[in-house]
Amino acid sequence: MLDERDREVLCAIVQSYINNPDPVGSRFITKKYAFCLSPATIRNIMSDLEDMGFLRQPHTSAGRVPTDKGYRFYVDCLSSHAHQYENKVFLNEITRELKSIKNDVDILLSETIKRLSNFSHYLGVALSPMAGSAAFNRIELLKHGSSHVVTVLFTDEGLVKNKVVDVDFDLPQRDLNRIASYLNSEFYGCTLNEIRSRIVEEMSEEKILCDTLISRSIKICREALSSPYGDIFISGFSEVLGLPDFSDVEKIKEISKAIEDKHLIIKLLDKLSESNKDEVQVIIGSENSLAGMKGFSLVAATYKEGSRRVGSVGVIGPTRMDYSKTMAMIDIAARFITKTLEER
Amino acid sequence: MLDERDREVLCAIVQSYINNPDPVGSRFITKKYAFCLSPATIRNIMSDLEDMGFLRQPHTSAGRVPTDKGYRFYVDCLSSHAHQYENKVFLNEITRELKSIKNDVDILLSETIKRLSNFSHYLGVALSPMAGSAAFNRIELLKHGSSHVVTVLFTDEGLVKNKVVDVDFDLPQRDLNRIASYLNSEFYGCTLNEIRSRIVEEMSEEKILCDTLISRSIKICREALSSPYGDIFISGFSEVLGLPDFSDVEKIKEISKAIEDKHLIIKLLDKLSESNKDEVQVIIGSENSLAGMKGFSLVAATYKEGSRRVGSVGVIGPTRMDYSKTMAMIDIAARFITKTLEER
DNA sequence: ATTAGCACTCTCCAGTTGAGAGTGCTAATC
DNA sequence: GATTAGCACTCTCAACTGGAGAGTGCTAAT
Repeated sequence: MLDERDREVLCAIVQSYINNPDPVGSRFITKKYAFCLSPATIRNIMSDLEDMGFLRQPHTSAGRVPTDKGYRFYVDCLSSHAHQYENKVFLNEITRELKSIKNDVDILLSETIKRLSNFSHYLGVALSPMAGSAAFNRIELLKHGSSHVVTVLFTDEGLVKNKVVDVDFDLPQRDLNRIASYLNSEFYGCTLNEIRSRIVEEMSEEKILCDTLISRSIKICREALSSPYGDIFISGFSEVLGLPDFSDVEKIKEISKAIEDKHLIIKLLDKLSESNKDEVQVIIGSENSLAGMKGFSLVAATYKEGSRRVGSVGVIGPTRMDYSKTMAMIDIAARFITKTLEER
Repeated sequence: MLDERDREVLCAIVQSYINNPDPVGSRFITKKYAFCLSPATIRNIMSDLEDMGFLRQPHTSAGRVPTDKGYRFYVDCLSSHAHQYENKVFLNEITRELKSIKNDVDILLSETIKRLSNFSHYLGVALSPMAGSAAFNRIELLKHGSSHVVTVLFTDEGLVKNKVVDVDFDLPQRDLNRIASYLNSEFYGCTLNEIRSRIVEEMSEEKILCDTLISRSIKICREALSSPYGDIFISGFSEVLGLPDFSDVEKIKEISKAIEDKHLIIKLLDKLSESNKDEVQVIIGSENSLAGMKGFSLVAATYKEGSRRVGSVGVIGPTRMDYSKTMAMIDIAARFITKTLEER
C-alpha cells in the first residue's frame, strides 16, 4: 500500500511539521530533505497520501498537515534512539535532585513530572499507586472524637492513605484495635480490588450474621477504600501556554476543561497501568476515547513496584508533539521512578 | 476633596464599567444614570477625577476606565446589602448539598469553593486550617518498614494530617508509642507555631542532654510539622476563561502563572487569617504586595473554628470585578463554613 | 514514471477610507 | 460663576482593496 518512498515522504512531512507548525509544501520537502525528486512528483505522492487519509490541507494551496492517522504512522515508524544528549541532561537532573526522595511517593511523582514538563514543555501527569492492584498490607484505626475514626491504610507499595470516617458508634481505642487486627488478618495480602468485591459480598450476608464487630469492620473498611484510584498529579500548565499550538483562546479553554475533569485522565492512566506493556504508549488525538481529550495526545508509561505495575507517568500535549523526544523522556522518567522505588 | 456629586459620578462610572467592560463616556453616564447634568459638565468632572487618579483613558477620545484607586473608592463606598436574591440561591445550594460533609474539612472547602466559583465566575480559593494558630491535640506514630514512621497529627480543629518520616533507627511499635505519649504530654494544647519555635530551642540544647528518646521525638515532630501552612484549594479556572477580561492570551498566562505559584497565594491567605477582622476583605490590583498578582483582585474572608480564625476562603478575579455581589457571596461562604464546623 | 510549465486559488499584509464615539475648548446662557 | 451648546479634533474599528507569495493541480513533453 505504501512503498518505501511514500513512507519516507510521509515521515519527512510529519517531522517537518513537528519542528515548525506551518503546513509543509512540496518544494520545501525537496529542498530540506534532498529526495532526488522534483516538487511535482512530491506533489503527486502527497496527493496520494491525502487520499489515503494520512494528510490534509487546511485550505487549497496551503501545504499539507498530518492527520491523526499520519502521526500514528510516524510514531509506529520511530525506533527509540535519538535525543541522546538532551535526555541525558534530563536524566542527570532528576537523578541528582530527586534521588533523596524515596519515602514519599507522592512527592517523588509530583517533582518528577514538574521537571518532565519543564523539559518537554508539555503537561506532566502521573497517577500514584492506589490502583486496585496494590496489595493490602495493614490498616490502623485511630479514635477521633466520639463519632469519627481515622483510618490509616498501608499497602505493599508503602503508600499510606488516611481518611476520616463517620461512624455511628462510640468505641474505645481498645475496640478499634480489635477491629483493625480482624481486618488485618482477614485481608492481608489481598489486592484492594479483591477486598472491595469481597466487601460487597459480605455486605449482603451481613444482615444474617449480626456480629456487630464484623459488620462495623466491614463498614469502616469500605469507607477507607471508597476511592478506587490513586491521586493524580498534573503540572506545567503554564508550559503548554507557551506553545504555538495554544496561541488561541479556544484551544486553551479546551485543555483546561480537560484538566479540570481529572476524573477522565485518571481513568485513562489507570487503564494504562492495567495493560501489561513495558514500552511507552502513545494515544493520538481522536484515538482517545474521551471526548474532551480529542485534539491532544498522551504519551505515557507505567512504573513498577517490584514486579507489579502500580502507576503511570506521562505527558499530555498537542497532537503536533515531538513524539520521538517525548517518548524517550517518558521512558527515562518511568524507569527512574521504578528504580527509586526499588532502592528504598 | 470629592463632593457629593463627584462621588456619585465616580461610582456610576465604576458600576457601569463593572457591568460592561467598555470605557464609559460622558454621554452614556447622563443617559443611563439620569444625573440632571449635561454631558459637558460630566466631562469636566471626569477630567477632574482623572487628575486625581481615580480614572484613566485608554487613549484620547475613548471613555474612561477606573484605576485601582477608583475601584478602591467604590469598594469603600459599598454598604453590604444588595443581591439578595442571587445570593439566597447560592446559600440554599451550598446548605442543601454540603450540609452533610462535616467530618472532612478538606472536602467541605473544596466543594464550597467549587460552587463559589460556579456562581461568581471567578477563581475560588481556600486555605485549610493548618495555620500555625491551630492547636495541637495529639500525635500518633505508626511503624512503617524498618526506617520509616508514619505520623498522624490531630489538631483541635479535627484536621488530620499524615506524613511519612524517614528515621535512622528501627524501633518497635511499643517504643514509638512511648515517644508519641511523650510528645502528647509535652505539647498538648500548644499552637503549632509555638511547638515549632520550641523545637528550634530544644534542638540547640539537644547536644547537651543526650537523651535519645527526646532527641528522636523532637526530630520526628519537626518533620511532621515541617509545612507551616495548610493545603490550598483552587477551583474554577475554566470559569475565569469565560470572562471577557481573559479574552487575550497574555492575561491568561498571567493568571495561570499566579495559580501555579501556589505558595504566594497561600501566604496571602494566611496573612488574612492572622489579621483579626470579621469582615470580608478586598485587595485590589496593585495594592497587592505580590508581583504576580497585580492586575487581579482578591476578595476573601476568614472562617472560624470555635473562637479562633483558622483559615480563609475567597475568590480571585480581574480588578474589574463585581465587588458588591462577590463580597456578599464570600461573606455567606465564610459564615457557612464556620457554622458547619460548629455543628459537628 | 517523471518533470517542466503554467494557470489558478488562497492567505496574508499593508494601506486606505468612512463611520462612530468621545474629548477639550470656547463662547453663550442661566 | 456654574452650566451648557456647539464644533473641531482625535482615535479606534471594521470593511475594503490590491499585490505579493506560496502552493496546488493539470497537461503536455521527456
